[in-house]
Amino acid sequence: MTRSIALIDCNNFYVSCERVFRPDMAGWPVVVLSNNDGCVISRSNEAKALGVHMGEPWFKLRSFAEQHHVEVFSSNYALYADMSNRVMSVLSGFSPLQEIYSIDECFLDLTGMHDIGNTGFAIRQRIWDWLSMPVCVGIASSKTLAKLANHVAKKHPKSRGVFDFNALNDKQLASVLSHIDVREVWGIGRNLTVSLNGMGIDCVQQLKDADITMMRRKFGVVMEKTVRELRGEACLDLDDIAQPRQQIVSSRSFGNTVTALEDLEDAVTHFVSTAAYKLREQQSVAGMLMVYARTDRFSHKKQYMPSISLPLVYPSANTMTLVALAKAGVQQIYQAGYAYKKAGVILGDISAQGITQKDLFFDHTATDKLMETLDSLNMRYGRNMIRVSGTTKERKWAMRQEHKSQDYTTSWSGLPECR
DNA sequence: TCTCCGATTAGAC
DNA sequence: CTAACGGTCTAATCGGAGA
Repeated sequence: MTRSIALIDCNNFYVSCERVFRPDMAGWPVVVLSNNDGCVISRSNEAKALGVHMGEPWFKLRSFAEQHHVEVFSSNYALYADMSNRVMSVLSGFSPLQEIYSIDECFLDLTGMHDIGNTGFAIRQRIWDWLSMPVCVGIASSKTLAKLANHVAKKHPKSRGVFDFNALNDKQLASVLSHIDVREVWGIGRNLTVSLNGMGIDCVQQLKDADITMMRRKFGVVMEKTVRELRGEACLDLDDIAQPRQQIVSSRSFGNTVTALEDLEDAVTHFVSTAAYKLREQQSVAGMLMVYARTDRFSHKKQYMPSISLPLVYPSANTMTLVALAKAGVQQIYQAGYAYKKAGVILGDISAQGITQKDLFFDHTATDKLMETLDSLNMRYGRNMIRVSGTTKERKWAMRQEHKSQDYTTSWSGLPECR
């Protein structure tokens, strides 16, 4: 039986999240900015039509945006994560096999269900009715094709938001794939597009028809799988069990550069706290901590981007242990006289909590209990209610966020009536 | 010469 | 007035160090 894999993708997700609570902005150009109000990371269709590009720096766009009455929001990740959970939860009602691929999209295995075309429309309708979130649905026999089907659903109004490749005959499918640029294929990025174009491969159908042995030799396993998937041969399984992350990163560009060691220490303390919390959430411990800092990469001044890797004798998820280590690291890499624009920490060598080798003298009970208590207090009374103390009173490094919306769904004070 | 491992590259969103 | 350009994650590959 041909597999029917659906890829459900929210339309302009961050913008749509903001609009759920600002229905007055329907039909208006709206953009959401990255952290630090740096650049555009989500655009409404109206903003796209005005020629606002993905990744465009806000400072370059600002006056144009004001002139054309583009509404702008800073990123509100608490809101987007919460909306994502709701969307995923509703979608899980349509199939027992769901892979949450990213914050705004998931795969559902619909194989064997009857009237799959109508299921696509039902999914779209329910997410709209229950959550006011617009989504598009692509259906096909492999994940890579499902992604392309979704692309078609997004681009062509005639599809009314749902497109099923399995409902086409060979000739129709070939015609559709001949009209899609090869760069739209999942896994074909900027560089591969240039290489493929150089070989005369411009549309998806040409990639599908390419010689597998040659493609494998030239580009490797991933490309081979991509070509096979385009032919309808499912090489990528639906991963319905979320794997623990192998690496956890917490980093930020600063709203303003900092020069003092204590400001860097303060920032790093904050980053370690965030990363260690995520580590405990997935019940892991880290065996390696890397700390880095860097000057402004867009400035013409002399660049400095030190980093240091610090192994942990006993892998840990204890915020205080990790903060102490990270601070020692910052002190080692810090050089006076530079204006630091960004810093971050990376937790690596991650393993499952409770399986690592410890020796006779290692006593973990006291501190781990403390972390549990800290996490449950913060869960109950709000993130950062209890935290490891920083080194400075004032966060000189805090990011810019001049257009942030309320925490509509995650905080009582964010409800419009309570303002 | 081989293997391991950290660094780099490429891609996704 | 000026300066202002994101964050997390994975897999594959490269290249140097040490066995």
